[in-house]
Amino acid sequence: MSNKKKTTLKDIANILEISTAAVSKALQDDSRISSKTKEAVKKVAKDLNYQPNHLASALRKGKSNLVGVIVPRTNSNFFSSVVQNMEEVLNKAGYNIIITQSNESYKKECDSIDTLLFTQVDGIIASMANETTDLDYYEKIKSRGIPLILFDRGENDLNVDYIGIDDYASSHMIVEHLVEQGCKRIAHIGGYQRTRIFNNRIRGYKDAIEKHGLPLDSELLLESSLTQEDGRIKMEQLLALKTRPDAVYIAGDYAALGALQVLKENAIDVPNEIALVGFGNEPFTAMVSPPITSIEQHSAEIGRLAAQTFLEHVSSPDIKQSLNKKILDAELIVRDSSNKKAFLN
Amino acid sequence: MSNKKKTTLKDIANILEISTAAVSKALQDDSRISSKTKEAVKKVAKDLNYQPNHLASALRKGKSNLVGVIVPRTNSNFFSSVVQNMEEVLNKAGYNIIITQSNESYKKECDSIDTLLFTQVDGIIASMANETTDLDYYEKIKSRGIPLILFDRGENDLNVDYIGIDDYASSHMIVEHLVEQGCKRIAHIGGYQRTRIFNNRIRGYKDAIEKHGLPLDSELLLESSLTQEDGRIKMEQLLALKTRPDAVYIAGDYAALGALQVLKENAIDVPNEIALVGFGNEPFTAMVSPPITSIEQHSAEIGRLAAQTFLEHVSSPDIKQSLNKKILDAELIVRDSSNKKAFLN
DNA sequence: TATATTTGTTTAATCGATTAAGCAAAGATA
DNA sequence: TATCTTTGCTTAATCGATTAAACAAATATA
Repeated sequence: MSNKKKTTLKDIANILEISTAAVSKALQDDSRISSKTKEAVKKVAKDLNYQPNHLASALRKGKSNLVGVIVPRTNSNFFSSVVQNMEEVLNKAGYNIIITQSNESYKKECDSIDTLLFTQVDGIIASMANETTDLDYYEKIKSRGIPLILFDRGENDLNVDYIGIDDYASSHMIVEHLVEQGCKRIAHIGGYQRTRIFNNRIRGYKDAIEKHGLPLDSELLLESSLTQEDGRIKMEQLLALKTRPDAVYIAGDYAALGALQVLKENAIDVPNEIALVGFGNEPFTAMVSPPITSIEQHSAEIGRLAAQTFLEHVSSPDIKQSLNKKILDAELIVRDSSNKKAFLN
Repeated sequence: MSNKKKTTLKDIANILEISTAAVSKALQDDSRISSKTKEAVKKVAKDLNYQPNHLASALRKGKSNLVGVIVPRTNSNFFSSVVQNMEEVLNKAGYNIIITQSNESYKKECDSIDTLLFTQVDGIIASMANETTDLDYYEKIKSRGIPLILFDRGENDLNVDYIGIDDYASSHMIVEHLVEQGCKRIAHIGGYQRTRIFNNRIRGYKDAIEKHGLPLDSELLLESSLTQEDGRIKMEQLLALKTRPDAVYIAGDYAALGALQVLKENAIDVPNEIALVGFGNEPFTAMVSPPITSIEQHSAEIGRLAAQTFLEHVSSPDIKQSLNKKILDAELIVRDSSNKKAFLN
């Protein structure tokens, strides 16, 4: 039953006995086409349910109106929210997006880049996988001359636009908050040092600790993949120390969750015995007990800004790929896992 | 610095002073091209970093090798896992996927369908938005003659391939489990009746309740959007009843979470006073306290099967869009929220 | 030797939309 | 009336890859 063959400009042209050029222009409301013809064309187009062939027009125009998005994973609220807001802005500007996930794998990320370039996207907005250290594939995007915008997980060396929060300052906020709570031995389970954002958090942690004259003990600073499981492992390590910390700041919410589970299993009073702070403000931080203090990264804003940055690039193609950083302020959401005062009242 | 203009077949042809046709065939290992020419072509292609223009080849071949995927949202573990496994299977078969999210909105879903058709995808794999009742847009996909496969949220009337779990039987498993726990007044916060899967869960609930000779009280059966917030609201309604239920089965984990929060706020003993069961086995069900009993839907398997079903369609185009249902068995994951026995020991 | 087959390649059409250039007819200007 | 503009459309080239058809040269077959 299905009308297999799609309607093309030619079909419309044949019916009206005019050229395909006229039809094309009529549909684009070209000023050189009479309104009579335009109406006729539009009517027939509607009747035949004409849908332009995107491949043909993209090929001809050298522009696909597609933007590729690479995220480490979609099942995190942060990335999902970034993407959603990005999409909203881009849709309004006539762009559609293609989402791909790297699953934190370097290989998968390279494949994603290939797929997107292959699909002839007009630009790529990406957040890098944890594993990624080799930037060749990103250089490939740059060398193709299409806009590349990074967010959250970026990389200075690439020298491209970047949107993210101030990780260094966020660490300061967290340490300051914990100090206010009376904590004196603050541990940090950080991400990979090689990743820019995690490195900034580590630097922020160290500087803030020193600033407050607290001990900067190397056994209190651990490097982690920040998965839930690794959060468990690293927390167990901290509990095994001769002198346990009285606060733990963890650079990711999932790892913080694993850590919290270990604390509960060990019947440790959170926050009074050990206070806990995560990072990312994933919804579950508010759901577990005790709810976990965390950092809100303004995902919606990051998504919108990334999209706008892309649009700026395409609207003025002369702008070179330049290091144009947009750094947002983060927000500390204090919850019971670090709020000793709430328990004193 | 960037080498703006991409290498085309023509560039290679010019260098080797052969026709583009020869180049094209050489790259495809056509048997009629001498191995000498093939080698030369491949060498030059590599040197010039040739990347075929997908738009051109898709236009010519009438096949984009792209599969569109529509999910209500990506930030649920279920959908994210489905998509990931789907992608794996499709990638191996030379297909790439384009993910779009409907955010449970009918309008957004229609836009997604338009985007995907516009991008000339070779097929669409979708799970319908909660809001969707009008099937016109899905009929549009069918009428275009491209394969459509639904999973999880499907619709009988569309008469297309469907992959999902046995919702009716799942409800039976849940009710049976609660009866075993000694529950006698089991409530159900279900999804929208109009949605096939939720309707099946409701039917399963009713039938199982009757089978065990329990009261099928209308005030114990509520219809919900199954958001976390609505879970709270509906649980409050149940608590306000003259005779409270001693078990609540909720057709979605997010709503179950909201309900659990209300129960905890009201200092109700879960599971002894009221037992709780969710649906979907989202990771947080294991994380909260008490952990929530839930149904595992085998997302990985669903993803793989959906992909395979698509591949079957394209490999034998004569197969009409037919009602080919693949129903998987679900699995009940019993956790503390409904496990009274664990507390007796 | 004459004919058939295989091999290796080129020519040219094609996918569908876009657009520069061309051109005829109508209208405006002098 | 003669010339210039504007209007409204057509022609034809183009984007880049693919492929049917054609063809020459080499090889096989009779």
